Amino acid sequence: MADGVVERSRPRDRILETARDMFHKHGIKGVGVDAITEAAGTNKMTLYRHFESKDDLIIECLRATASKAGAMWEAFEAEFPGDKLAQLHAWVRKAAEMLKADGRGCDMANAAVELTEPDHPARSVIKELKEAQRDRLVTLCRDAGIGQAELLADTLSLLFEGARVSVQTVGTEGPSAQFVRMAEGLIVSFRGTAAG
Amino acid sequence: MADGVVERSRPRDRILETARDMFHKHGIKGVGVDAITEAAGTNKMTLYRHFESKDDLIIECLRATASKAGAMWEAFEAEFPGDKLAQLHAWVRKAAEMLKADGRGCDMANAAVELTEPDHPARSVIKELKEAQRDRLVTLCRDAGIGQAELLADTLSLLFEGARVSVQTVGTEGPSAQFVRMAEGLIVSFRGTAAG
DNA sequence: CTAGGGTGTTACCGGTCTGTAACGTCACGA
DNA sequence: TCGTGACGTTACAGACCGGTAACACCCTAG
Repeated sequence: MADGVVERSRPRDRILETARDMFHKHGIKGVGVDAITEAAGTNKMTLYRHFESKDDLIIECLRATASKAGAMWEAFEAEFPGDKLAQLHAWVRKAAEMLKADGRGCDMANAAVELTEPDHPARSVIKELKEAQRDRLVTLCRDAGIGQAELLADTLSLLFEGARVSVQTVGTEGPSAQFVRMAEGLIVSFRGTAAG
Repeated sequence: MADGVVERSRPRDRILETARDMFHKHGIKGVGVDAITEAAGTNKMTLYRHFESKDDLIIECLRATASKAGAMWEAFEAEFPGDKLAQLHAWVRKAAEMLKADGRGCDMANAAVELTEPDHPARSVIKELKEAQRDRLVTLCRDAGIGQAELLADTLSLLFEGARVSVQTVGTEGPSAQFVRMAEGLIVSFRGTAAG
């Protein structure tokens, strides 16, 4: 698994990818820098030559995660060019897929749970990235011709966020199993009352 | 704050309440047993005379939290005896109140995020307690005469869970601000299609 | 008065954590 | 060939962690 990352690439990239994977699986406070560097096939000194601190590494990991999520949106546009409603349904399918594929939630949400200090440097980054994702979903709903685009986007956001937490507490057979039905029902309902 | 707990009561109770408060605010891995006992006005040895380990203390805290949540349901029944629909609306109001009052999420969900080891003793307790809460909401919806009671209960659960996460990432002014409108709209919608 | 249980105090163990210092090694480019 | 910079290795500092041992204390029940 991490071996794929360990193969020849630059140490900084290996550290970043390995840290992302390990933070995701074991939590931020559950992973030490020694474990990260060892899994990345390097050592602690090299890590601290590329990152100011563990907090800095955490922030870079979150930015990388957000960047990958951004690529997902571009894939939707590439698959259904101009068809915003189809892209919205693609988002629902992708979300459901993530729920089943991986028993851990959103890296940013998980980080917010773990990093409780109000002035932790990662908190502002998390807020910024989460707000950008929300804006993107709102825009998609609006461009799909849905009347109360903000309300639908926020509802879908909370549903997905809740589902990602739910799989961590009761597993994939719990309430999150109904996510697609809930989301599709909401979209139908909002389209019905649309004033596009 | 903790001083209220520190006043004369039995050490075990003070430790439990203080630990609950500190775990809630700072996370489980963000609080050491020394800090807990000091805030509780006692010492580490007394803690380990009453609890086998920190993990055991965590589990007892989660059970205490679930117990308090259970008392909330009884308060609904006391306030609106027999009127299940009114109790459902009371649940929505209470949920919204919790969202605004406290920027941290559900203790059980947060614990599930932090305790990533699949066989951690707290994980089965979290699952058990979360499933019990879900059953309660399903029963309430069904007794309120709603047709697809499970689906509404699961949707409301995910919405609330998501909102509690959202306040931790983007604050109370984000998507969670619309929680009441979402929940009330869902109840109306499900009552419309009811086949009670 | 006395015995005992609950509690407080101090010191400690072994481990882990983030972060740094000092030094060695190796490849590559001028 | 030389030197420069990236990387690896070892050792360590200083703090914190969960958990335990040994002992002193005090209140209360008998």
